[in-house]
Amino acid sequence: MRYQDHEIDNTAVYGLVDCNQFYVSCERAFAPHLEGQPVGVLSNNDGCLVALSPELKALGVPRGMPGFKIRDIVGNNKIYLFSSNYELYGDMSARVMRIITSMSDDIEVYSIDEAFTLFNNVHASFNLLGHVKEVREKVKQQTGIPVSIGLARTKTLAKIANKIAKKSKAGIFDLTDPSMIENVLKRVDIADVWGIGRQHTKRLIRYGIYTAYDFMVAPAYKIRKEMSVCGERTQLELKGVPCISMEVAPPTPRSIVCSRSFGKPVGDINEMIEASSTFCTKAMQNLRKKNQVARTITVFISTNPFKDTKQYANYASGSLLEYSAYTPDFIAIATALMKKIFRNGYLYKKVGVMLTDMIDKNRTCPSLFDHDNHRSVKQQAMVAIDSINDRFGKDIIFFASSGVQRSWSMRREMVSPRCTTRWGELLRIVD
DNA sequence: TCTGGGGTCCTAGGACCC
DNA sequence: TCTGGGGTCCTAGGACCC
Repeated sequence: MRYQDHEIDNTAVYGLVDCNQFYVSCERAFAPHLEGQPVGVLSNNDGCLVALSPELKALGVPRGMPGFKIRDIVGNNKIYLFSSNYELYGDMSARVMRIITSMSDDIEVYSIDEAFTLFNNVHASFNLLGHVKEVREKVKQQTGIPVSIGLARTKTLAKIANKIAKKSKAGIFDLTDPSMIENVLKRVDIADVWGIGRQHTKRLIRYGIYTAYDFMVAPAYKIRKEMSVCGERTQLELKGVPCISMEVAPPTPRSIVCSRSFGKPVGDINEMIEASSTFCTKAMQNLRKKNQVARTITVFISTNPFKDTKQYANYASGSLLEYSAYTPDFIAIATALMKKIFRNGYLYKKVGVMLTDMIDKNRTCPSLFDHDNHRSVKQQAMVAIDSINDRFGKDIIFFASSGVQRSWSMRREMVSPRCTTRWGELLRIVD
């Protein structure tokens, strides 16, 4: 076993900093009257509930519930619902991450609302608990976002510590002391362990494994057989052996997806082409931002599976001969692919595109058969369009194939102002 | 009326090669 | 009678995460 070759560093401590009900907290940061009130944030298209305040939870509303069913549950109780406002949440996230970065040795931004941190050389003389308390206070003071922090010797244990922190008044829980682990894990459901999803939970319960502790002491070969190396790693992590290291630099992405559900059912091929063209444009902007080029695009479409109507779903892929980051190259393929998989007589709910076969833009080498004489002009055109859109707002310049009306666009009927990123939507103190 | 979106990794199995 | 063995690459499907 390789892990035994390494000396475990007993002075390294992992932290998991997680924003409490992040989207709700972002809404509250600019609307203090929402404090103490039942608040919820809906997913794209005002689809289902993705973030809810404890007050809303207390009314019996579960996470993931479709927006239109919430009324049935809450009755006449006054609640505040918001469409998701990713521009606001993304910017708030960046502010939180900057503060955490400035106060730890290493940080891995794990998602929009959580980050792993690494504290090296933690000796008895250093008051780590006091330090993370400061982190927590500084984030709250400078952004208005409350965070919980879990500390432990591995990332998986830090996740567990964080869950406990979230329920505590202090918002911090320290699980670095090995003698505490056994007792703590006995009180953690197996389903709540990072890396154990719904499917594995069902199987493990059949084997009589109900808690994180049961899992930790189960025979390793059995875990390996049932769950492959991933399960084995999780087990070791629970035992305090770090197997999952920090990813400090974000890895270059292997694929980029852009897809949306429509605000209304769509049966017309021209609207479908508009949508694939729109999502293709977004995906390509993202690709260029990451300094990547791609060769392959996949288009996928589907009807509404929740409806009792004729169902159809399909996808198709196509590739360029050369790597490219030039949007029109891909819109042309996407349009051809859409024509190929589109079937008349269905009402579609969703379209998406996925870019794959990606590499760093500096690593391309021209092919013998590359007859594209306009390569540099195309590149300059993209740079120009991107900078204009960055400066004056997304979509100032767009491709005609993406349509103008876009009557299929997603619903966002309860969206708050993007007060940290748009001059026109600054917070108003007095109306 | 109305049910999200964006990713990663692992494994098994088939095709193909020598 | 008797039909190898091992490597690589690709894809699809299934699991997980937020």
